[in-house]
Amino acid sequence: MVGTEGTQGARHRAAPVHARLADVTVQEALAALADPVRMRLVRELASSPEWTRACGSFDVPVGKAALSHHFAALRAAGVVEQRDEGARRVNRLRRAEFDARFPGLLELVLRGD
Amino acid sequence: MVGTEGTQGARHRAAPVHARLADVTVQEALAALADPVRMRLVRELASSPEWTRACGSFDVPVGKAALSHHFAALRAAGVVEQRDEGARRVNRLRRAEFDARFPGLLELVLRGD
DNA sequence: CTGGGTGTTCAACGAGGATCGAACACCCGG
DNA sequence: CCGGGTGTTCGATCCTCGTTGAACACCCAG
Repeated sequence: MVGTEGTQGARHRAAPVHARLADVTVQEALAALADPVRMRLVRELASSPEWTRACGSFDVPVGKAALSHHFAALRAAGVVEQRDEGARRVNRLRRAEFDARFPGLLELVLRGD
Repeated sequence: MVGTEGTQGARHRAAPVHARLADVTVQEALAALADPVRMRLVRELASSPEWTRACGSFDVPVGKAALSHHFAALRAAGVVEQRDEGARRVNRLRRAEFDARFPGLLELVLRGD
């Protein structure tokens, strides 16, 4: 566990709460991914190393507020994991876990078309 | 091609138009399936032999009008195929074709949870 | 401590879509 | 020809959800 800690030692902010994959239904998963903005987020996130992309660093045509909502949705569906790193909140795709729960779904989304 | 024709020789009704699977996007597919009613339709349909279930024969808590809309949505997404058989419109799941286009997705929905 | 950057929350708005009832079209059995 | 059964379409309603702007909270660099 040495080397990846960085700046996240003490967290005084509201810690993001994540979903237990087992509690996520297929419907919720599909509904979460069946949105153009969220799909772009997922794809863009997949093409970057983990924990490198802050929420605001995505190329989507919506304001901060909407963006926050979308990330909350993805979090609730168990698609992404978030961690506070200083002032910004960085993301990672829960690839393995999500794929174990919904085999092929993420791959399907990432394949694009 | 002999033996499965049945009653559908001449069709004077409005023939149901089906989607070309290649033109269906992942988003449309997910959006079509991310609905409780439509999901029940698909599951129930999967547990019956092809061409045996008419639209009205499904156990869903909506009226005829809504039902018609839902079937149109599933049709547009390439999930189901419909054929007029006398007065009623019977359905079949496009399992192989849909699975070829979106591998694992249908299986995921049918698995339930 | 102050200021800029980042994200969340809130209230409000608007668009999309799910739903219903009713009207219509069609097919079949009397 | 008529009537019941089956589906589609239309108009209207309702509600969910995506979106915004503003206010707030937090962190870091000066």
